[in-house]
Amino acid sequence: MDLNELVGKRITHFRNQKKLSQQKFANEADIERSYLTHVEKGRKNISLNTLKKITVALDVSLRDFFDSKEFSKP
Amino acid sequence: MDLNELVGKRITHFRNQKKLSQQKFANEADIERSYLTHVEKGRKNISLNTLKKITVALDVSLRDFFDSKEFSKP
DNA sequence: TTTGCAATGTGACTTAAAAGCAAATATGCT
DNA sequence: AGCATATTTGCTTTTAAGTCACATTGCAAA
Repeated sequence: MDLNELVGKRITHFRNQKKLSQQKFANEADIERSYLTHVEKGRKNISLNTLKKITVALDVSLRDFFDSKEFSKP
Repeated sequence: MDLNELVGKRITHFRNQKKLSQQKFANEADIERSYLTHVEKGRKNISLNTLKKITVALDVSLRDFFDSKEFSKP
């Protein structure tokens, strides 16, 4: 699985935990809803600043965001 | 401190641990040497794929890369 | 079941910025 | 001094970021 997809799935996971729609969450993260869809689907190779905006809106640190086995060494 | 700077310092830290020059490391990571300087100095907002290339060359996972207090919640 | 609506997904496109490149300058070290 | 390493600048190419119109899915009430 591609890194962009893994990151997308991770974002979706945290967003669902917060029970937020893409629309509401996109507003909070100050990004376009359709852009968020692309990101969650792994179609975009996002920058660190964009990921940061997203993790802030998710209320999760970068450390916690990547603290999962799919981001650790094989 | 800006996120790009934190990431840059973190890269420098791991590169120094491996005792590699920017030149040698840039070759291994398949990125430009001068671009690496910008990144380490925090002047670039790198994409996830670029960060991934760097962490692979550093032989460290994304999980471990961000597993440090400067990337956790205040 | 189908109707209505909200949520999500897609493709095409522009524009802002990352990535790449080269050449000159600076720093550090023995 | 001389050499290696690092930094900076300016420019080009590539790609992320952002936007939009439309398509699809999912689900609940009629």
